[in-house]
Amino acid sequence: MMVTTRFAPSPTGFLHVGGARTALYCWLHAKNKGGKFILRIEDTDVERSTQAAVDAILEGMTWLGLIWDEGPYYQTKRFDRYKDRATQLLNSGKAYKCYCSKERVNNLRATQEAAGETARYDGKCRDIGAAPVDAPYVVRFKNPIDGVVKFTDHVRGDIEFSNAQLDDLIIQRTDGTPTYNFCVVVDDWDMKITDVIRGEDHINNTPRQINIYHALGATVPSFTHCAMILGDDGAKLSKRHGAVSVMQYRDEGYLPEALKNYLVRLGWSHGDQEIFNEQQMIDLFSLDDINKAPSAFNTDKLIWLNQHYIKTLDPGYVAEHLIWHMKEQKIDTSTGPQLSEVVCALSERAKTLVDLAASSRYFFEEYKEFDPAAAKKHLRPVVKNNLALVQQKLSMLTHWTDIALQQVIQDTADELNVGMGKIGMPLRVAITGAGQSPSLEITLRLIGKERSIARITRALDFISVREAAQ
RNA sequence: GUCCCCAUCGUCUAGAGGCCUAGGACACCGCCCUUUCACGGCGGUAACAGGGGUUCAAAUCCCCUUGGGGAUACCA
Repeated sequence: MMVTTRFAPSPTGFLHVGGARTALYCWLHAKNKGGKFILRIEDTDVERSTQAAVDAILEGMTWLGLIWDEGPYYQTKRFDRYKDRATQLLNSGKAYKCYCSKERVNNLRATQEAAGETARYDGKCRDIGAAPVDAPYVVRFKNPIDGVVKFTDHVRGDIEFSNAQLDDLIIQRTDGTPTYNFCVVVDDWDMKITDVIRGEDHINNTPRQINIYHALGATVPSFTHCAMILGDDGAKLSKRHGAVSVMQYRDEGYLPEALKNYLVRLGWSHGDQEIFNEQQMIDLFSLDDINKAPSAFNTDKLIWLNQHYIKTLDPGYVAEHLIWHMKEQKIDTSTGPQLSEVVCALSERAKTLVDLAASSRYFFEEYKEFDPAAAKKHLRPVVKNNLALVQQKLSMLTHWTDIALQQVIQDTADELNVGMGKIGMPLRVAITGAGQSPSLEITLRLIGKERSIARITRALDFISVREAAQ
């Protein structure tokens, strides 16, 4: 049988890292087994579901490269199907109409909780048989009264629930719409899901669902429950703990490869290996290696991975992602060097694409002013002649290449009989406006001859003004 | 309250009874490299929650305690 997994988010918000990791595991397991990955939108709660959330989820998954083989299916488009199945259970006596009012049920729960008992429906309508014809009702599933439900969780092993702990859950509301636990079973059966991989918060739903599978005569899939992801501080991940939406990571300058690699290692491991490209992830992934304990999200490690990918991925590819940030930072890239060249020059000193874009500014436009500290330290009257000489040599250079440029700088230092510090740093500040940049020859090459010469003139003028002021 | 799950360095983790004086990675701290900033290299600090068992031998198996988390909806 073909392994089939599904990611089934409810569209009530953006795709957060917890959901993204679950989706990633579902996707990896399907790919690893040569199976199929389905996307299903669980929007039966019409009140809370929004189209904006659906779009956000699709956008997040697409950005991460978690492409579904089938779907997205929408539960709201399958209401007839659920109704048929509910009717089937009703007719076979495995479900019943319940006429109890919300008030009665709420009061019942309050009383039970006050008495320290497990809150559960008392089964008043379970066996009343004929009932008022026109009165409003919900459909309840007739859960077995005694015995236990056992299942083997792929990461946790055997788990057992007592049926006495479970009550007759509502599978169809008063307005005729179906509820979550019922839809999941009907869908997973219809869609031939073989492996249910989802969050730990669903462990408690599993025995209820298994009972429904049995009542329906459906095949029960295998279950894998992944632990929660905690925030940086070990507390539950929430909007209070910084970036939780997948798209926010894009906004902050992370590459999808980095987030994916980070997420796959958060709760799963393959020995000591830290770096996984997509193919390795697929080949090596196994449900058996998923951890049981919850794990805390660590941004420092994500940053490390991000830098790793900025450094090692094809510069042209990184540049494609960088363009988006250049636009965000309103840097016009049409008049400067190739973006992939900029990536080559700066990749080792950028942790995020936001950093990279910001620090590439001087390749495309004039710096606003000299960095005060750098100017004070390096643009002093004593270096004026040095700068003037290097400018003169540069202006005579016909081949604007790394080797030639490096030679010019070296020659200038030799000729003046000074150390690199007396010539390199002033030149750096002159052409970039600040004290840090890639190596000089690369920086000069990318800025270009004309711009470089002009900027040295600007620095020379700056020194003159400063000199005059003293 | 009741039910369910979980527990190795600050964090992610390796570890399936002897290979553990507990390994790797991030972060942190040194040193080296270096015309800047980085990259890189080398080294260091740092953990089996506690208590009982089982066993010749336990981070690994069992029980209890403690501490986290989840579920207890006409939400998903």
